[in-house]
Amino acid sequence: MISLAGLNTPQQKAAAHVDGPILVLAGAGSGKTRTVTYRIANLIENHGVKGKEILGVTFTNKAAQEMRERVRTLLSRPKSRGLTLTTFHSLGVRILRKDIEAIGYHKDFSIYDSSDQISIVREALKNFHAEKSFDQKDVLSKIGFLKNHGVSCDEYANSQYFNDDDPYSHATEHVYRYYQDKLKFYNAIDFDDILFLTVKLFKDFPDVAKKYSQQYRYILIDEYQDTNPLQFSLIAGLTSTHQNLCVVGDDDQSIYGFRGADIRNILEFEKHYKNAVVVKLEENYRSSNPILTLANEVIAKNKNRMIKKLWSKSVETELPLLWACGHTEHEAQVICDEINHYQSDGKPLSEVAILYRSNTQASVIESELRLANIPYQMLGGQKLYDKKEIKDLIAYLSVIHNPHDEISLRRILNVPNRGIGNATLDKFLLHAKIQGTTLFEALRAASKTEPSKAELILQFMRLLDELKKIFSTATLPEGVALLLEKTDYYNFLEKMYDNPKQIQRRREDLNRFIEGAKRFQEYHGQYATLENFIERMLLQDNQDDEKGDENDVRRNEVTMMTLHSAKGLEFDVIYLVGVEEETLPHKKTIASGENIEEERRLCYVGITRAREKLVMTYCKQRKLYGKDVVRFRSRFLNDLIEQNLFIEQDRTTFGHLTKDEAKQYQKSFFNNLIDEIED
DNA sequence: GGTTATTATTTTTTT
DNA sequence: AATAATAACC
Repeated sequence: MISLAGLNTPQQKAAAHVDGPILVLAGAGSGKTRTVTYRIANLIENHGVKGKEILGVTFTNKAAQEMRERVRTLLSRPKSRGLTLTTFHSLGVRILRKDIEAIGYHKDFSIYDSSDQISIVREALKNFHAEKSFDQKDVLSKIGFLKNHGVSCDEYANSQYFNDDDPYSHATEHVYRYYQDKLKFYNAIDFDDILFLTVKLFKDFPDVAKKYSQQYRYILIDEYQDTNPLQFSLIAGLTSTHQNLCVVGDDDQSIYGFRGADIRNILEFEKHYKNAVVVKLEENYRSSNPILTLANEVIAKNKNRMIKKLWSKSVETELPLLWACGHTEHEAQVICDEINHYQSDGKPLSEVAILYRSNTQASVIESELRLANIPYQMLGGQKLYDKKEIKDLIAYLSVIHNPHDEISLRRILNVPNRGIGNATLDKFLLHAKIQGTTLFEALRAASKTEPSKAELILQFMRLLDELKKIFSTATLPEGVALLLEKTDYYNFLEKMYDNPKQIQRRREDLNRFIEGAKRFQEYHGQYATLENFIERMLLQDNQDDEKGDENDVRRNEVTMMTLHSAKGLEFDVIYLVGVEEETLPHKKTIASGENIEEERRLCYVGITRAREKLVMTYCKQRKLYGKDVVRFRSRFLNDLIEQNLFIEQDRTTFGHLTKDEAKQYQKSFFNNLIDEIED
């Protein structure tokens, strides 16, 4: 038996709930994950539900992993076995790998990331003849928006989103169709398709939806405030045979508007699922009182929200700090100094996190941490697979797995350089078009169509054949190593870059990739297929990575990540950096004049990650596009400056010290200087 | 036809 | 600062 006695009253109500829909409105730090994991344990231990009948869906793999670990501390391993705790996208891929053939795709589809997407859009825009030129990214994000709202390219022209007077609408219409046709021809799908096609599958074949709905009798959706219309439809399909749906969320933490998240999903839950039970968790167990007060006041300025106020029994401690720093390096140095002190007090770095609005802020801090010898881990950011050499490698793997993947094939055709340039490529693209075949097949037929280039091409084709053979017998890491050898990739690196440091860095990246393949192999054994590996890579699912340390202890490292990836996590000490205008709120948001509230929620999310200590920083000067720009404190804090909810210290003038301390500091500084000169 | 140099342009957030 | 588009050069 699992006892729910350790939970507070509303938590107990939520955890004890078994059948029918339930909405849990869980404020930041209100013990959401605890409640949810107890509910899962309760279903299994006390109500005879089997693990495999439970599906828990989260937004990030980090959250899924966290939940998995927490459930494991409550349940014995055999009992928790079979539980499905995963992200929307992983779930979608899993379903599509099984059933996508019903809607006319092959099972071995490739998944395209944003750079693959851009190349198709670029191509589509080239053959869309208009006087005006269109921004690739704008068009691509429009297509993403449409997909996330469930609008197919056929439906677009007649949808509410199409504006006949807007040239962008016409461009988008053309590109959307071209893009979708190409993807299908390449046997590829993009991230949004993962959900879009799953929903299409469910709509066109209700029996398939029924199958999954019956399999997953109890469904849990985390961060429900961030679901978009597509995810809503997906959930509708999964609950087509029952209403055992538990959604958990907090409207104040809705931060995925750019991905089509629709706050109405949570606000109107009771309308969509009749007789839903609603539970509110408002007691905060996480943050010290001053931090919580600041958070409450920051978010109170938003107009669009369900009014609630988090409260806590925790004691008064020191006020949050706001540091005004000189420039970005200074900001990083000051933080590193402080972390060093913290560490020499014998405290664990695993309880320290540095949060920022955008990944571009990370690199300065990262190099400063490295200089200061402070161990750290960075979540998200420039991912390994985003680097050029890794993309090349993955492109090889992808072509080996799915030869129709033209984007990848084109990427590697002349990498390393083998004398097959753009002009040759264009010729073969034309042949392919005339013959109605794929580029791959057109290349195969090179001796008939382009005898002058045939030898080069066929040599390349033989290489691919050989690699395919290798991967069918060798293990994944062996295969990758052989791939690098056979393509002579290391020599290519030497030739490409003259900076030896850069060559070294790229070599290390490749080694890291091989290491990753090894871990993947060890963790998944016979299931460590090429397909699964590439998929994991793209979906950022690193569960095998983290598996390294057997005990549940977090490594003694500072964690760096964006505010978006920090949602759902908590730390003793939080450094929230760049709390300045045009960073938080972001410049783009200010310019658009919309969604400032979402930026404020982001700020709120950041503040509420902290348990004991919160330090916010901003720079008076920041380097942008190589130039120094003057910056100012964020409006989110300006609004509250009179209320004394935090202490501002100017770190450029020793403002964090008292007058006496400052004098002392200056004295010792000069003494040191004199010593140095005398030496 | 293929490779390299120059210049333009850009940086939100995630799967 | 880094990348993509364009121009100039083998």
